[in-house]
Amino acid sequence: MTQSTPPARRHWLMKTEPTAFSIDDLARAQRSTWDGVRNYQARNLMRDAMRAGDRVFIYHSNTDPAGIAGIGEVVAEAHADPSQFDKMSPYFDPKSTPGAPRWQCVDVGYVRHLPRLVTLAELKAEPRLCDMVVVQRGSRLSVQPVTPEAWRLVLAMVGVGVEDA
DNA sequence: GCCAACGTTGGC
DNA sequence: GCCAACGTTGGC
Repeated sequence: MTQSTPPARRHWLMKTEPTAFSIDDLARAQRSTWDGVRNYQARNLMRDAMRAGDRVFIYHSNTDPAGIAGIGEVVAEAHADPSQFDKMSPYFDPKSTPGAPRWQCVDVGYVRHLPRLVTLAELKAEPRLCDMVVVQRGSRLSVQPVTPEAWRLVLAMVGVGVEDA
């Protein structure tokens, strides 16, 4: 009898501008299609590496202070981003067709808020997080992998148990 | 609002 | 395939 272990749950960080879509919005909606990502590296991560059940730090960018606000879960794996076909959408891509969609996205479900925002300044001040993508100078990638160590450490900084995330 | 860093486009 | 110009991101 062959038995396969399920693939380990992976961890990610996804940026969002809270004026457009915040962790509060995600909490209200409970789940959301993560549309509008128009960067090939981020798309490839969503398409090739993100799996249902993976956990995501929801990061508020372009706000003061920026930081990790909460936790989401991948609830649907990559599918064509509907906004690329919507002429009314700011994310409309005239070069994309339903037969050959250029952009993909996942759906993200709400898991929880963190007890408080973990600011970018705090992340930068923690030497053990110096390899996190989000703290790198000029880092713009809006979908990023997070190591298990970094995941645990950030949770520890706000007193959230790994089992509660 | 500024501007450095980055990704994409397009001329050659 | 190079690279200058351009548009965007996102911290500050």
